[in-house]
Formats: sequence, C-alpha cells, structure tokens
Amino acid sequence: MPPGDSIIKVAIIEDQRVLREGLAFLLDGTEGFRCTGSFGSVEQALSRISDDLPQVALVDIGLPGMSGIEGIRIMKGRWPDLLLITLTIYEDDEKIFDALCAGASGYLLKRTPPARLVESLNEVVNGGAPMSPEVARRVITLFNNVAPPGKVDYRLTPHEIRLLKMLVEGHSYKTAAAELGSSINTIGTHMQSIYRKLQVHSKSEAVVKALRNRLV
Amino acid sequence: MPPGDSIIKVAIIEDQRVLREGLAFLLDGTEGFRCTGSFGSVEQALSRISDDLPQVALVDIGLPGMSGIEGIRIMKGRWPDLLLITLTIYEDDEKIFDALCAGASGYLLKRTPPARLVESLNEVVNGGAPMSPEVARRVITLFNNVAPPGKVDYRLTPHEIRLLKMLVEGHSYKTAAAELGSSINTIGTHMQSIYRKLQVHSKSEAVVKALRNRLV
DNA sequence: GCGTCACTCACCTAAACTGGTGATAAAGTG
DNA sequence: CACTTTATCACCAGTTTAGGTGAGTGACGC
Repeated sequence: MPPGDSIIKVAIIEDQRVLREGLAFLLDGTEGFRCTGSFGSVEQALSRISDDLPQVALVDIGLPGMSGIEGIRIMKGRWPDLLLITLTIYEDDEKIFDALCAGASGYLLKRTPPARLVESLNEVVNGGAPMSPEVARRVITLFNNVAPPGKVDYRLTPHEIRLLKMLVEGHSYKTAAAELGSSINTIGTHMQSIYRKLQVHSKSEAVVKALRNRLV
Repeated sequence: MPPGDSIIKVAIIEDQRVLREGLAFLLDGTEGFRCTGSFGSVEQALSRISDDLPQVALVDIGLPGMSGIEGIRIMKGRWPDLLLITLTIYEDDEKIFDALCAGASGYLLKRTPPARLVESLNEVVNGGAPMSPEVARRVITLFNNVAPPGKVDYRLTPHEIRLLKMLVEGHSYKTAAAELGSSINTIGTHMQSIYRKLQVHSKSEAVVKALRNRLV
C-alpha cells in the first residue's frame, strides 16, 4: 500500500490506555505500518518520540497536562517534517481552527473506523490532508463566513468610510472630530447618515457591520 | 447507497461536451443517482436548472461567459440548499479560496476517478465536504499561514462573555439588562470589568476586540 | 476568619443619538 | 439657460445612553 517507500512509521499520543494500545495493535498488525511509540501525554512524547522519529503522529487534544494543540505547535516547530493528525472527540469550530493553525495536517474524529484511519495515514504521507466529513464541512463553512455572499455596496461616501475606520480604531466622536477638524455635532450628523445606510442605530452596531462586511 | 432517501439528483455544468456527456452517462448508469441536466455554461444552467432542481451541482470553473465561481455565488444565493461542488483542473490557492468563499461545499479535481466522484456526491449530501487530497492540504495550509493566534486569555467570566456577545449583536445596556434580568447599573459595572480585562475604554472598542480575538 | 472573585445596585458625569437647518456643488430637467 | 434634485458636509439644542466611582452581598479557598 505505501507507494514505493517501505513502511510508514506512526506514533500515538493518547491518554486513554485502551485506545492507545488498541491503535498500536492495529498499526503493528497492518501491512506497511509500524508504531514507533505510544505516549499518554505530550510531555512523554516530547522526551521520547525522537528515539525513533515517525513520519506521522496521531495526537489527542484532551490530554492531561499540556493540551494536544500546544503539543502540535511545539512538535511542528521542533520537527517540521513530522506530520501531525488530531484524533479527538471535539468537533467545534474553535478546536478545529486552533489545531489547524497550530500545524496539524489532518483532523480525524475518534469515531473514524479503523479502515478509514489507515487510509488517512496513507493519504497524509502522500500529500493529502485527511479530515472527517463533519470536520471538512466545518472548515469550508469557516470560509463561507469569511466573505458574505456578494458583498453589498452601502454607498458610503469617502468621508463616511474614513470616519467609520476611525470608530473601529477606537475613536470617540470627540477625538474623531478633532482629527477630522470639524465639530462634534458634525460627526453626529455623519453618523446618522452612516446609520441610515447601514441600517443600524448605534456606534457599536455600525462597527460590527463594518468589520463583518470588510468595509474597513 | 443513498442512506434512507431515494435518489440523489445531480446537475452538471461543464463546457467540454465529451466530459459533460460522460459524467451524465456515469451518473445515470449508477444506482441511486440521476442527472437532471447538463449545461455548457452558467447562463444555460441558471435558466433551466430549476426545471428539475437537483440536490447537487458539479461546476467547472473555466467556462465560456460567466465563470463557475460567479455561477456558484449566484446559484447559492438563489437556491441556498443546493450543494455546489467544483470540478476543475485548477488547484491554485486563489481559485480554491474564491470558490469556497463563493459557497462551494466541495472542491474536486478533474482527475478524480469516477468511483471517488460518486463517493463524493454521497458524502456531500450527508453533510460532508469532499475535497481532492491536494486541495485539502492546500486548504489546511491556508490556515497554517494565517496562524499567529496570539490567543490571549482575558479571563472573562461566562456572564461577561454572554454580555459581550449581546453587545456584538447590537444590544444597548438597557435591552441587555432586560434580557439578563438585571438593572442597567449592573450592566454598567460588568462593562467596567470587561473594559479592565480587555484594556479598552468604550463599548465599540470592546466589540472590536471581541470580534478580532474571536471571543464571541 | 480573611481575602478574592463574581455579581448586584445607585449616583453623577461624559458621550452618543435625534431632529431640525443650511451651505455648497454636481447632475438632471424644462 | 435657469430651475430643481441629490449628495456631501456643516452646525446647534435637547434627550437618551454609556462611562466612572463607590459600595454591598454571597460563595469559595486557604
């Protein structure tokens, strides 16, 4: 199954003994794979994984001591070629986002069947990025939210956009007026115009809409 | 193969006649699938796809006339439940990013083998997000790059986070107080606490910091 | 029993919001 | 051409909302 080169070496970082040993057993019993180490914590892994450095490490997130995400960040820094795959029960956006940002090359849920797990290990060493379907959908949804469909044109004047930017940067009416060289009352009028165009009714709402719609 | 419900209806938007007809032939010849239409351009698809609206559309990017990415944006806006999968030769970051932002639920390369293509269609209607391995890796790499997650812990209490969320949603002190069942004055004090922890001095600044640091 | 923390409230000041008015210049109309 | 319309920027006064300070209670840990 491994294309050309011999054997895929894999390490496991997982605190539940049963699962950890089960995974090691699975890998050692599968043609083309070998488990080079199984560790109950990131700390253990950091001190002993380099005894026989694998190509891939399966990393749980909810670990005692240092979290798997922190572990991924450290290991990716120390061994840049080591491929890290999270194997976890968490499927919320935040964990997924943090793990991928920390340097994970894949994100699998623990309910992944063994056959698919083995397939995923093959995939990752061949330049892929295995993700459980639910995770993949969430990753893509993150993108969908980044750019709301067909950005709307609120027809703000340049002056209004400049003022809006200043509000986002934390200015009050007073400081904005000083910087723009006009009176507080004038700022108020411009704000009214901005509120009307953005269909909001407060400075905070305007700021939220400006950030979410990339107006600034 | 389709779990529970009967048949997966698929449309094809692809300008090369051979590939378009080949795909239609493949789908109609596969148990559980039916091709509801095959179109040579986005313009054609827009005018006729709703004659028999499918669950999924396979969309090429490099089309004559309107690009597939623009088509995805329009179709996603017009039929939000329609699942759109790009089927293209392009595997550069920009195309991938734009397609996903436009509303694609999957991104496949044209060299995807037919069996995998059929599998992907199943995956997408079951809430997944099929991507060719190379594409998945690039998507994940995008995350790795936008990575400096300064991830500070501001130690906000759950109550404070809830209040902060309400501000982002546009609440005033008054409406927030009503919804949280406390007085305006109490809200004011909580805000002071939030300001101290976030090191800001106004509602708008707090909202900006909350959005930028993904606190909400 | 002492300190810390989360939550509560009242009071007063500062800032933001609303409605009304007007000047100017560019674009469209008889 | 003169006339209206529209868009932009400007100002004030009055009301509403937000911000700053001080103070109190109950829960938890040491």
